[in-house]
Formats: sequence, structure tokens, C-alpha cells
Amino acid sequence: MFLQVGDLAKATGKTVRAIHLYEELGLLRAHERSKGRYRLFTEEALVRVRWIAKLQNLGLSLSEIQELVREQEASGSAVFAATRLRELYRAKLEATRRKIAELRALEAELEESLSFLSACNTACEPALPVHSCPTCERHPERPNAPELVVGAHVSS
Amino acid sequence: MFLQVGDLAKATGKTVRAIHLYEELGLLRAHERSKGRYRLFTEEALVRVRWIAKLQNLGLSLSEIQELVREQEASGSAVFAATRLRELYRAKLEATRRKIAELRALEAELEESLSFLSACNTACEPALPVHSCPTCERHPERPNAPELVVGAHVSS
DNA sequence: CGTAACCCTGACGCATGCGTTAGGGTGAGG
DNA sequence: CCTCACCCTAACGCATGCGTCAGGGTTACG
Repeated sequence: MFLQVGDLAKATGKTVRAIHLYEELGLLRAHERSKGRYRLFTEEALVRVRWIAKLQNLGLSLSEIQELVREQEASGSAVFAATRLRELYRAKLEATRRKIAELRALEAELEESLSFLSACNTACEPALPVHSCPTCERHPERPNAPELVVGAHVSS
Repeated sequence: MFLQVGDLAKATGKTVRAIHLYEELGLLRAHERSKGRYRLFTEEALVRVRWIAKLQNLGLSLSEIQELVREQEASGSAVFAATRLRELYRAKLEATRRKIAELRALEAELEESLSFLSACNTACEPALPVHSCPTCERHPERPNAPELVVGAHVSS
């Protein structure tokens, strides 16, 4: 019927310690306790823990989540609470889009670097030492190496 | 001619302290020192610091970068070094793609949640308290609220 | 030569998000 | 009644990536 803390942990992929922490921070409450003070959670707790995890993925720290929870609980009006939530989510949507763009740029750089490096295995003289890379002439398609490759060779 | 540590910091968006740290960790070396022991960097250091930043964005910790640098410097053969670099970048490319997929899912959830929440401002009775949300009937398009919305309301 | 703006080394501080240990109770099956 | 797996609270520990003094030189400009 109820979930013990270990069940909740398994179901969410978090550890028991993490769930305890969330409760300490006020992000989560057990529905009730057993005679022996065991925490007993309902399935709503599952939703809550997953929600916390998503917010963490969105880049919120636990104390920011704490703030949010307090705000939501304190705001009497549902409309007001919804408005605050929207503001937060709108900001996070923009941030997420920026992050995606950044990662896409990195993805492209990785792809370029991989194709550049693949030539090293076929065209390079096996005995050449690393420090000869900067003067390498064997990349006709891409005379100036990608930053991810150059960066690995500079020792200043 | 040369860059002082402050110039390098400004040019890369890092702090002086960060650059000192990178040098302590062996990720970076000053080309030389002035009479008064000032670090003097060439423009290669710029490339190097940007490279470090990119690797950090790819999710590498400074000690992992340290490992990588040691490996690259220690490997005599350029081909071997390139191979290691490729392995790393391939793995990071996959991880980056997974991360992008994850963020896109979050993006979609945020969009859904925002459209759901926008109805709250128009259809909700302004005086209703937050705890009445779970029984709200005013979202005909989306009877079951998105997890990002439900999660904010469960208090268990 | 003065002085403002930098730079040096060394070292302790800090916020985050749990991990881990300690010492002890609880609950369900056999 | 035993036992084993699980739970409790309290509290210290830790890795990361710098921030921030402290105490003292160095440079460039005028």
C-alpha cells in the first residue's frame, strides 16, 4: 500500500540518503510514519521525486528548488502560483535552448575533430613523435586543425 | 608581445585564479617568466585555455583533463596519441548526443507545461487556493497535467 | 622617484549533493 | 522467539573548482 523509503529510492533511481536530504530540505514529506517511525510514502512522492530530478536537470540547485517549493506553498492563490511557475519555466526553456545550441556546436566540433583525426591513422608516419603534429602537412582537406585537436598539442 | 596572466584571463573569460590552478595541475605552462617572475604566455595559451573550457563543457573534470594531458605528453607516437584522442572524442560525442536528446525532451516538457499553465491564467477562478489545482476541471485540452506541473503541487 | 595597477606564492574557505559510519530500533517470515 | 533485511537519527567526510585573503614584489607611466 505505502512505499518505504527504500522502495521509493529504487523506483526513482535515487539513494535513500538523497531522499532523506530532500525531506530535510522540505522538498518532500512522507504521508505518515509507521509505529516504528518508518516513513511511508504514497505514489505522489514518486511524482515529486521525479519532479525534483527534472528540475535538477534543468540546472536548479536544491536550494533553488527549496525556494520554489516555499513560494508555491506560501502563495494562497492558485493563479499566482501558476504565474510564478510559468515565469520560472519560461526562463528555463530559454536556458535549455541555449544549452542545446551550445551542445550542438560542440557536437559539430567533435565530428570535425574526429574526421580530422581519422586521417592521422591512415596518413601519418607511425614513428613520428607527437610534437611534430603542428607541422603536419598530411591533412589536405583541412589545413588548419580544429581547436579540439590543436588544443591537445600546444604545450606553450 | 607576450600576455600576462591578467590578459590571458580577460581574453578567455576565466579568472586569474583559475589560470593559476590550471598551471598547478599541469594543464598549462607559461612560455617564460619575466625578471620579476611574472608569467608570460604566448597566444598558444589562449588556444589551450579555450580547449580546457570546451572539455569542461563536454563534462570532463579538471583531473580527467590532467589525465588526458599526461597521456598525450607521455605517448611518444603521434598516431597513438591521435588514437587515444579519437576514442575520447567518440565517447564524448555519444554522451553529447544523449545529453542533447535529454534536453530536447525537457524542452518539450517545458513547452507543454507552459501551454498548460497559460490556461490557468485565463480559465482559473482568481480566488481559488493552490490545493484545489489537483481537482481542477478547466483544462479540457489536457486533462492530466504534465509532470512538471503536477510535481509542483503534490505535498503528499 | 612615486604611485597605481598588476603579479607572486601560500593557504585557508566555501557551496553542493550527497556518501558513509555509528549506534540502535523495526517488521515479517519461519 | 530468532533472524535478517530494512529503517531511524545524528553527524562528520569528501571531491570539485575556484574565491579570497595575506603579505609582499614588479612595472609602466609621469
